[in-house]
Amino acid sequence: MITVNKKIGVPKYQQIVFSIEKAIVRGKLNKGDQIPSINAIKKKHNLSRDTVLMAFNELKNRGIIQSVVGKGYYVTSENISIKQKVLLLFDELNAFKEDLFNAFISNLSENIEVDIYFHHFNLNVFKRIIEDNNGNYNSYIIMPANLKNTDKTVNKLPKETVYILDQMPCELKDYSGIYQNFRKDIYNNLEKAFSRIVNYKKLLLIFSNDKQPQSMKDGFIAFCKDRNIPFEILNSVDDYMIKKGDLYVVPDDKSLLQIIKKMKSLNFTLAEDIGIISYNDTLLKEIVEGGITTISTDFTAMGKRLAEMIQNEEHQHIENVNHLILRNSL
Amino acid sequence: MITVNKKIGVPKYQQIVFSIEKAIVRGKLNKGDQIPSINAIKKKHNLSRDTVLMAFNELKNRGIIQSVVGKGYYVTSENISIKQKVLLLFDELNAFKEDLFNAFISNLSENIEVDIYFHHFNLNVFKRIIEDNNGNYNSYIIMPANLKNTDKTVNKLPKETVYILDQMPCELKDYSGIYQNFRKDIYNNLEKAFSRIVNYKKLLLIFSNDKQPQSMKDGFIAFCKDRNIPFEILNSVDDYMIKKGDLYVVPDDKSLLQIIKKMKSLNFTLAEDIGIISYNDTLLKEIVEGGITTISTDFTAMGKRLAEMIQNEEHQHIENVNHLILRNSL
DNA sequence: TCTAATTTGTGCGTATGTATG
DNA sequence: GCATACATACGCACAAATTAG
Repeated sequence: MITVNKKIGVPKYQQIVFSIEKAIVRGKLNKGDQIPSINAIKKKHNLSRDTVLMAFNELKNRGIIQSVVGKGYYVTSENISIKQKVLLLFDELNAFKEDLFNAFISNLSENIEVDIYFHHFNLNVFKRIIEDNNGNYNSYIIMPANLKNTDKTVNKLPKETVYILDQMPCELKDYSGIYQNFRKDIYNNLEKAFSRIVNYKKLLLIFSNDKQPQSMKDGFIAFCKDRNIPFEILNSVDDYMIKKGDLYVVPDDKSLLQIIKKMKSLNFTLAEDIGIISYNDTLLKEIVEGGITTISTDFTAMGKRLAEMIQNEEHQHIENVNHLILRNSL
Repeated sequence: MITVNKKIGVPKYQQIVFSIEKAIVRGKLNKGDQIPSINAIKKKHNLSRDTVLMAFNELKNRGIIQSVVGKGYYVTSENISIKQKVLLLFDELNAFKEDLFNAFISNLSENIEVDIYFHHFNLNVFKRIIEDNNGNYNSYIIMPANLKNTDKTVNKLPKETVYILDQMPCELKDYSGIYQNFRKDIYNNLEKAFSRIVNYKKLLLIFSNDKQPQSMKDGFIAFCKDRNIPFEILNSVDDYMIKKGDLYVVPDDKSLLQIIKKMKSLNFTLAEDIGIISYNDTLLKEIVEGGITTISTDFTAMGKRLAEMIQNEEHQHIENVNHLILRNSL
């Protein structure tokens, strides 16, 4: 029941405390049960009497066990709040993380601590962060983004402690998590807007291989082919001359800004000469140019649901909700 | 395991560092292993305690080893390429941090690791983060925001390792840092725009005591009094009925959105019936309603300059640049 | 419960060599 | 040559935590 390891950098008496806490939480020890005597533990693990006593005193002071002279120690409370630590590994810091992170934090109970790290799409950084912190946290929430071969690193973590966020690559399918189904989301939402899309001659996706998920592109292409609509994939709009009849699907806000500025310089009219569908909704898109149509996952819902999963130790695959918000730009 | 040679022109403490690095690379020391105690090394190689301590502190600051009082030092990372570790303590995660953080990171050399924490305007969280991590980093970049009595906590850190960011409260004036002079910035930029401001009847600052710095309010009031302009401070615009002749100074984007929506529902014209000056520029403000006039510090410049300060170990007080960007809304 | 040994953490004083102006 | 600052190195003392007997 009790495990004590001399080598690791945690005091032995704290290891005893933690072992007993864990036994109570797991139901191996119940209220009223007698716990092993000081001498028994001391003998079994080759410890000093004081070391065991220190552990028992801490548990007694916290009201978890009770001592009876001449008899032994007994469990008096099953109500222990073990402080939980959560590692949150994001790809990069951007505006979309704001809602997600704040919703996550505010739906967690007080005794959970969250540490944030960023891998910046660098596999070596990704590996180092996970390897260095293996064993220091109760849960690992990981956003692998576009990184390849993450499974070799993630497999080193205990499976039930891992949650995959936002993008779910197939090599990590064995882990639970909450993610976007980019292929389905873009396909279905373009379907929903089909009656308006037919007014345009051509669909253009502004797509960065580094930042956007491949499956978003797949879904876009599938829709265009199924509906027989001419389409094009652009890396950026820097050198692109916008044309009447174009409908732009824009995941990146800098490109969105560029397109609108180009449109104005050419005296084009939005939703007439060209159309825009932006990916990921933000505050000001509601009013920019009378409203930008967006396809957006609900990051607040994602953060809230994630908090629930962590706290209830749920292990599932969950697709996060996604909405089409029709506004003036389409 | 450890070799120290008095004669060669390398400081003894660095020889100890190198010996331990080598042992880790060769696999003689693994993550979790305990390394020999200070006293053991001191005795074996006839060194001063301080010399060994200096070596261990360097390894600790780089995140390679960890100390446990009463027990010893333990290997925490097998990645010895990290030369510096930086703690970055933000108030909260929001969109303005994006430019700042990304500019900071991309101007740092590869072998510097940055860990981010958030205090969420909670002094206890602030204290715990700093106290728990004291000694584990080479530099501490701290955003105290509106928190009071931060000096008692910050004083526990070695002075030359501390950099204060964004807001510089007077009790932390002894530390170096890069910050905004909110009072001066808002005063001077309102002066710059004075010729347009006179077209309005009243200036209104939408001001949250929790999030915005007091000195911003002071500068606003000073300007209005010096120029003899009627003014008002509002906590929020939730229940406020906007009036013709109002000029709003808005640090918060949610309030900005509310004002614009109210304006539209009343069929007011921007820059004629009401005016808007927004604090902190973001991408889309360039095009919202033909352009929102902003007073904004340059967060990219702030992040870049901060990276330089850390790498060159500069110790100065730097006021970050601030610009008025005149657009359609004024 | 008390004593003792070991370990890290911190502060102070001192000395020496080196770089800078 | 001199003054100064800084990094390196040594020695000592005491506090606090851990562990043993």
